[in-house]
Amino acid sequence: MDPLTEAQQKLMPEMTELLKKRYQILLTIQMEEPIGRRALSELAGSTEREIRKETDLLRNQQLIKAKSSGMTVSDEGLAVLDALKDFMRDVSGLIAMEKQLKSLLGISRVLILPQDSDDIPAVKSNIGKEAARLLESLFPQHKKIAVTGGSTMAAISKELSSDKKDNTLQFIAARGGLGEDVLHQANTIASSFAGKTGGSVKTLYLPDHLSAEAYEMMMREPVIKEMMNLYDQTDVVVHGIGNAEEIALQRQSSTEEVERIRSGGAVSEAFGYYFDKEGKVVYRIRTAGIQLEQVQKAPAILAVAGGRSKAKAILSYFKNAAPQTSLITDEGAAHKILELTQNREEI
Amino acid sequence: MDPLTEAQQKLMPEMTELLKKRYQILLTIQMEEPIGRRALSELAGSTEREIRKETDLLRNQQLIKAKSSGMTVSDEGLAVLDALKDFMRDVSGLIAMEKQLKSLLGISRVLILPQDSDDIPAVKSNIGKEAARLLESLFPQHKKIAVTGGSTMAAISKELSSDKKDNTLQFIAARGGLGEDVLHQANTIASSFAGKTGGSVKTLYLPDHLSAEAYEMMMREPVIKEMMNLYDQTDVVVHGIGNAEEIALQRQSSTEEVERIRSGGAVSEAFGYYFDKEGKVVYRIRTAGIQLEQVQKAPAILAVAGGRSKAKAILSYFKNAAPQTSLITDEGAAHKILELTQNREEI
DNA sequence: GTGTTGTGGGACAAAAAACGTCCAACCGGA
DNA sequence: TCCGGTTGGACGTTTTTTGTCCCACAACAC
Repeated sequence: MDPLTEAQQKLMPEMTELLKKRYQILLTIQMEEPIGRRALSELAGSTEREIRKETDLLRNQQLIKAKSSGMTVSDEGLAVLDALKDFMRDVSGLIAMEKQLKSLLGISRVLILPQDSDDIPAVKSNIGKEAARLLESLFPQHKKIAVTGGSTMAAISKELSSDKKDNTLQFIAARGGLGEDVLHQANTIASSFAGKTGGSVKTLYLPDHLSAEAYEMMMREPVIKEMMNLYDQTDVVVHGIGNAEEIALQRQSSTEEVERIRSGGAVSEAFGYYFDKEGKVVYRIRTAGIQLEQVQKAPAILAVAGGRSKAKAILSYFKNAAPQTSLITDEGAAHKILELTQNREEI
Repeated sequence: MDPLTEAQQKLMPEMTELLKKRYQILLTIQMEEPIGRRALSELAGSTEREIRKETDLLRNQQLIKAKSSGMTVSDEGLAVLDALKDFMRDVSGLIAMEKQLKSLLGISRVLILPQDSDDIPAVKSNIGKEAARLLESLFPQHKKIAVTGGSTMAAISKELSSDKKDNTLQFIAARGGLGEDVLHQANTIASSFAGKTGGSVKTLYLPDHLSAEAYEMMMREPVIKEMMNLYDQTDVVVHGIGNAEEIALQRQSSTEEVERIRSGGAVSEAFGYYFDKEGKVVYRIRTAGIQLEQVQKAPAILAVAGGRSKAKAILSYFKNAAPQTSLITDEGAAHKILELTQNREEI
């Protein structure tokens, strides 16, 4: 860290917290504008008075405007947000944590965003935004992108810029899967990605849970075969990471399945695979979808998951993840991951 | 100013004041250590409680140590002071003021130090220190240095480093002058300079106020002639700037002289010359000493004066000062100077 | 030796600031 | 037109800060 900044912090230890708080508030306003005090205090997890005090200050500094419909970030506020973006990551120790996580998880790129999406839902949007930026930076070289479902993936699609269209992009739903909420299933997300970027989309409508016979039969269908072929040529895989149990419940898995997941000690889930705490596959959903091997040979992989509640799952998944995987997460998750591994080392 | 710093200030407007306050306290402790709360509150012009609150914080930050003899700056504190030195000048707007003063006074170098030596006596030491650093940087090229008297000059001599000796340096008392306090007269100061730096010294013991006849006679003395010769070869002149009236009173000038100084509208005094507000010489002490012309043809000139009470005098002196003059002053004086000239422009 | 002076730290009532919590007035969209 | 959201004002209560003592102690001059 900059020695000047370090000296500043020595002289003003309260600076860091204060800066983080105000930056977070300003950021949340930007993400949710126009927004009022009460809604804001919900999102930021502070009391209304606290929010009021800070927003009064921000307004005096002309960083936000207060209309009757809510508060809005001014141009100056946007400039401040942008100017402080990297600095805030540094001052919060995020850059240091990124380094630690990189070596711990054995991957080349980790991006940690401020705060904890468990506490502040808006952080998810922020994660989504940065994941979107990262993904967009891959577009020039990588055209075939496989995407999975989940609310995290939905957040990314929301933040994809629709400025420059590229009709050579091809988005592939990584799984069939009608089990979950239609808004968050892979097909919907893939369509949304395509819509935002001007690319094309390949969807796959198939139930998640098939019987062995039905599965075998389906795999012989030309449509499905074509998809499996596409998975082989995938340039980028973008996926979330879930907590095994939560996902299983969401999917209304059969009791038999839940039992296998539980007894296998499954911790995390990603693109239909369940992993135990050592990163071994203990179960996979029997459906048409991208295979683990196909994921691992993809040139680029973006794993996106935030919130301290996902720390164990992330840790589990990365036990055996491909080294070319990039992790985009948040402070809460990162902190918890390091906490967990430190304790393990001490014992 | 750094755009990052600007953004920080936007988000934390209280930062600047707080930083300045704590930095100042830390600086004062360093200058006066070991020092107690009560003495410190006197120097810093704050209440004891205020000082206590801040020193408690500084102690928690391990920037100072509290012994029973008083508070002391720790090594870490020294590092912080050093790291923040330039930053504080920038954040306090001193760098901007330096630029303004440079163009206003028509000189190439202005150095402004924090705070006001009228309020905080310790600031004088700080001015002295920086003037000493500046002077030392001239030593390699400039060997013949003429110095005047005064408390400001005494402050410089205190801060001269005695690390590397240079016996080719030659210090010349710029004036005879037994009129003032022996500790602050040019001869003493010159000796002190020489002692600190390892150089030699040329002193000149002569009363300040001579009759016309005695003056003429003295000027024909070989010792005096030699001095006048030396003045011609001076490489650097270091001098203070005083308020005309104060100096006149200190010197116990005759009523006739005081009258001439008053009626001439003298505002400032430097090396025995009195200047009016337009920078014209209205009177000079009849004694052996460096001539104005000799000063002005010197390759380097350091004018050192601080405190808002000296603003008018500084302004007066610089109306006709040589462009190669460097001014070392403090925030209080600089602020007042700009205030005075702004008002004048508005009218 | 011994008294004096300055030190940091503890304590506590008073003053001030921050806080939680209402409410009125207002605007915009259904 | 009404409803749900907004801001800004207000105010009693709580928490923090502030001013001001005192005390035990160490250093220092004598």
